[in-house]
Amino acid sequence: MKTLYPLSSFNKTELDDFESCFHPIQKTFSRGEIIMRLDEDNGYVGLLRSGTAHLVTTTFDGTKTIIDYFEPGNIFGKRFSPCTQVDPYLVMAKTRCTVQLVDYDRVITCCEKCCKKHIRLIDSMILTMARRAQLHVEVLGKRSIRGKLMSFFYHISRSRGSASFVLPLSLSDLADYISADRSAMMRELKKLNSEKIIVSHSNKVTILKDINV
Amino acid sequence: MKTLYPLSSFNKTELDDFESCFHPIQKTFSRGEIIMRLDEDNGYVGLLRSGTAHLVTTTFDGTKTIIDYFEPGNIFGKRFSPCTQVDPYLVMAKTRCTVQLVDYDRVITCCEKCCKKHIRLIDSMILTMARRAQLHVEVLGKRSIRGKLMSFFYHISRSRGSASFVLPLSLSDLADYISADRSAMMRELKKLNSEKIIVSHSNKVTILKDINV
DNA sequence: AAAAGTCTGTTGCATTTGCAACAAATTCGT
DNA sequence: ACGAATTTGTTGCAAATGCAACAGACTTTT
Repeated sequence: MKTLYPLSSFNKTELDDFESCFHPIQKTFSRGEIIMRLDEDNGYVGLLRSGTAHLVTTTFDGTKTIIDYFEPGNIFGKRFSPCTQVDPYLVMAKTRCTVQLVDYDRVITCCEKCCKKHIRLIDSMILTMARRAQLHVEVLGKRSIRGKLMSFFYHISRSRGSASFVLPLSLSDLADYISADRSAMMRELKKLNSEKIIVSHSNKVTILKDINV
Repeated sequence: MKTLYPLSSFNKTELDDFESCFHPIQKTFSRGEIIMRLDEDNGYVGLLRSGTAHLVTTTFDGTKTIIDYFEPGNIFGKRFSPCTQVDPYLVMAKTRCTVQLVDYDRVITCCEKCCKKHIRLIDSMILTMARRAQLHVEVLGKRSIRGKLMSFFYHISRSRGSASFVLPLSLSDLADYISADRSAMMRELKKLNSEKIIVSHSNKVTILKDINV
């Protein structure tokens, strides 16, 4: 396996700094609740402290699409999640979760002391945003479902530092995230298993072989 | 057509501020030259002033993939373009072009005066980065070539404020950017023309109809 | 503990897409 | 202004993918 790849999320120090530097307000949401509407009016940045949440958009016909998924330590909100004027983007609680909210303006404006911590935080937020965008583009950029799956698996494997891992999404949601038909994805998963490239049961995966994707 | 959608690039004021606030050095590159290698060592942020450039990555088998394209007013470089440790990401001159370069640290660190212009610049850079990532994810997220094409066309149309426009990429490069086989894309373009949804000749496109994608 | 809802897993079939290969038009470099 | 390189445009065919539809397992709610 490859070398450890930094997680696209805040570490312990940054989590502490986020609290002490920005003084966020904390809120709890239950499954299915809308944490944030990413539109022009939204001025908040959210930091997920517990649970999982998804960034979803709804198309004309009511189909939901998963743009991004958040785990504890991930940030989202104004500027740190893509947003247009045309389609509604929502951050939605996938499980019960705790979120810390802060005004974007407070984030981007240097504090009186121009403190180093503050600058490091902004940098880290920009970095994680670039990383998550890259992950999705890299995965979606593969022309086959096999390529998308393996690209995503390698990413997760690297970030976890292990060839075995539990997927951060259910298989249904994964199909949505990689923009593939679920049944076609299941078929491909079965093939990958039969060719001994991976071993998987539900959302537990072990990579056996590095293949070119 | 929809309302005007802000361009994912700097406006005149921001271009001026970029120069006066960051004091970039200016360089010229000819077609095919590597402007920047987006790796751990790169500490620069680039602002394209003239010409066009692509963000490309090369896969194991030597295939190039276009991750992003840059036009005058676009920024790229450390933190503002995705970058991993595993794959080489390159910013490459597509035509002869002029670039202004500045240290990322100088961008992210507040200047002595904590000037408003500076903060607005950082904000704008973060915003444009989010927008470009979104565009690509939205386009790649469509399951059919037709969907990808129309999604991209609507975006360009909105950003230009007109139903007629010249594509910012050659058709070959567009196929690459939307991650589709070029011949399959050409076939779909022909269909879109015959169904009178668009009129296109080479890379000049006019949208005739809004369809659900 | 039952019911409702969500998620995994599967199949047949039609359609879309990718691949390979080629010709013609256009653009680029010297 | 010439040749080289790139880009557009096309086709037949095989393979991959999406769609529709269903059954059973697992979770959550009441």
